[in-house]
Amino acid sequence: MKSLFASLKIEVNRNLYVKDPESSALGKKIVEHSILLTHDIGFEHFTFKKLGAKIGSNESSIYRYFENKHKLLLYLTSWYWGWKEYQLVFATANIEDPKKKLETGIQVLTRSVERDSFISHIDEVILHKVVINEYSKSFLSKEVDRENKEGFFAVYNRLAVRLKEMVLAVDSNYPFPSSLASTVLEGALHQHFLKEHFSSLTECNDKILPSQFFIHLVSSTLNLPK
Amino acid sequence: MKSLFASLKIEVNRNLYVKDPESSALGKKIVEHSILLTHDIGFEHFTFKKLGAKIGSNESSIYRYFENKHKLLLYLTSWYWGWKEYQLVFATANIEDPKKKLETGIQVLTRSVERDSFISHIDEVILHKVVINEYSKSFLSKEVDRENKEGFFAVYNRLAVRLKEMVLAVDSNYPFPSSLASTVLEGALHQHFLKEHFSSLTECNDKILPSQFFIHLVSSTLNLPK
DNA sequence: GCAAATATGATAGTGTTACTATTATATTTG
DNA sequence: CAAATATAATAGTAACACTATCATATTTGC
Repeated sequence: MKSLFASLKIEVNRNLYVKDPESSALGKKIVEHSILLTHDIGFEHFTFKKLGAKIGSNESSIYRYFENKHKLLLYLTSWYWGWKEYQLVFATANIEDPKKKLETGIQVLTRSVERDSFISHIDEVILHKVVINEYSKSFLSKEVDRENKEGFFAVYNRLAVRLKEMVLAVDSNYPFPSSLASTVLEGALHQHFLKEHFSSLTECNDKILPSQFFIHLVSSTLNLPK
Repeated sequence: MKSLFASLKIEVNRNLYVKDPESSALGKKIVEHSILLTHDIGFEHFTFKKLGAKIGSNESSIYRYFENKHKLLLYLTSWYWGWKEYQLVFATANIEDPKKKLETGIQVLTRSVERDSFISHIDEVILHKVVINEYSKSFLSKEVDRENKEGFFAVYNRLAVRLKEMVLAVDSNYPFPSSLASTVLEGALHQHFLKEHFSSLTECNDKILPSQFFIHLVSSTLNLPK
């Protein structure tokens, strides 16, 4: 796995950063440790000053890569969804049967990141946890429409459309393909959150995975072709 | 409707406030206008100082009712879910048929608040919009486990259990009743958000309601009894 | 009706956050 | 090796999230 992805660069909207963090050692360190620090203390308590201290750098240097921590969060989550999109396309590429393809897609998009897949400097296991806890905050804001117009959520939108297409390939008459796709994407993050913090509100745990719930849910709601 | 609810007091965890805002005119004004101001500028931009200016009062006076704006948000959302719970119990009280009961329950919990139902000082239409945009922020924090232990999410938890019970009443063998209930509750807020800001990710709009999607989803995933 | 208690308002102050600007010092590159 | 570029250090500002204190209303109990 590692070697396959090793040379892959996930594309992120250029307006999310001032200077491409992939272009320097400091940039990579910023990205790497912003994930770890956010995971440690939460996005609310995360500041550029603390991050600077963590990586032995200065606040002002971080501002040369990212305008503010909101943009940094958008960068991290875009990267995550871009990575997921890559996994999705890769995992479903050669599957003919629409139902098998959809199931595989849901599996990829709802599973927890277990393997230490670690592309270069980014720890995807931790990033997944950060996305579970923080992704909603990136769009639940008054600036969402402007930012969406600027393409800051383009990767996520595209991913949702891909999943929707897989749904339609199984049942072209299903009346809510987009809603079902967005429910699976967002719902998966939510179920992962619940299993950590509100275990009474979900059956999901280490044995019963969110993927099982969502595959069951989607399969039963679609009319399967003969 | 109004007269029915007029004397109802929604119970909210006492540790969410320093002084009960229902106990004074100022307290009610704080609650009333915190909803309106949060709706106007978003929770991130909301401050006690701005709220004070809005209601012709002082920042320091607001602190005598709420420790901080996070607790105020928890208060508002607890109130909202308490109000929803009341509606749920009321609307499903005399329904015998489990399927009908479940459908009605989902309807109540996923519909948008349209009527100007206005209990005393609280505008529920606006509060619903606030909950759609801000509820996730109340639990996506590092303090969630401690706060959950303190019972700050008790109303929501109870509501999810009620919905789960309705699911089990229809199909006692369904393997994911809690996950389904939490998916409906959280998913409904999400679909309402999407229809305002990411219309391409949902079929829901003014004609096709989130309720229709979720009733269809739940009905098809459960094995209905003969 | 008045004193005491309580609620509210006004002001000031503290430490932190979220930056911006400037200057100095490394490091890289042509 | 000089010039360009990147990073670090420092300082400064306005807003935020409070806390504390004191003054002034308003309510209440006798």
